Amino acid sequence: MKEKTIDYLLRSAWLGVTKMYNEEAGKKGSTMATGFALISIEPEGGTPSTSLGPRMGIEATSLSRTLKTMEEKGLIIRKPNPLDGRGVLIHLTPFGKEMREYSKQVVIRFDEAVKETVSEEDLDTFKKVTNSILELINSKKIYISDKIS
Amino acid sequence: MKEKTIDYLLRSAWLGVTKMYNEEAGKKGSTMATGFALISIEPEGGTPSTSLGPRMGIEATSLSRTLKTMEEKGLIIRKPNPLDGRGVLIHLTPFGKEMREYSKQVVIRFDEAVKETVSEEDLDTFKKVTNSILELINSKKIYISDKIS
DNA sequence: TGAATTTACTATGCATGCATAATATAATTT
DNA sequence: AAATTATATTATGCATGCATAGTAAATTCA
Repeated sequence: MKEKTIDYLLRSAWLGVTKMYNEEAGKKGSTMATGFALISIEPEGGTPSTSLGPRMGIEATSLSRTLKTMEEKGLIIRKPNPLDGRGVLIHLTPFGKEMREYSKQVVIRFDEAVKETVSEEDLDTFKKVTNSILELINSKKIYISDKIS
Repeated sequence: MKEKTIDYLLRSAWLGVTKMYNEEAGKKGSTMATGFALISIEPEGGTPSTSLGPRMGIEATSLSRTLKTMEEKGLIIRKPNPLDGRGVLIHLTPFGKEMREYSKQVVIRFDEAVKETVSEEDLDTFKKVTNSILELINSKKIYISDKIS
């Protein structure tokens, strides 16, 4: 059996987490992306949309669609930002706050479950490697197709 | 600064790889998923569709759509499987074979780039941890919401 | 053997990422 | 101040995963 490539491992693990998170969120009529957003929104006071994208690691355009869905589902309310006519402030509704707690627990439980399975040392190494991969990609030092005929 | 959760690290790394792969594939008018499929298809002889899904780690239904696109782009031809009236055999066209080589190189270059960045030992640990995560998820031992009120 | 079940797809709809384009407002430059 | 540029957001379309439903063929069972 051929050795699995790094991309394959990352992808499998992430697809697995995705499936699991969506299942858990689905039990409460929510979704994974909504859960991530909920967690990133401050429970009290309006959270500027601008800070959310970077915090979640997604593009503003991806976030925008998620927020729209969330507002339609009654989880948040988008209010104009009085300090910047272009921006919006995200406020959690009571329902949003409730779902935020649930989403947080799902993430925490998963994190704990992994920590019970792997040693702290191995986990640190795992974090180090994923960060290296990210840096590698962001550094744009991989000019892959330039090296290919 | 709060520590990043495991899911966040996995997600960021995978999203990064996705972006990079799609860029590389895009240079040749292809896409990441198409590249993965090309790599999994045997270059000579028909590959039964049944073996592709598991090899790629995706559901048959996801694969089906990708294969349809690939056929439309002239990368493959789907022929009925003479041994099983339900199944299909995937054949690469000459163009498909050419693109398969390119896709393989992209994956190999990335793999090599990571290996140049992290030690063999750390990489082994990384693989061990991702595999543990996969097992954890598949074992269904995380009854997350059962533990939440 | 005929009926019931399983398997291999395909079609479709939703979720969620990105990219591009459009719009409105802010900030900067001249 | 007017013109230019940058930023914040939305709308849309594509890519790619899953789930569900439907169809045809194979397999199993009674």
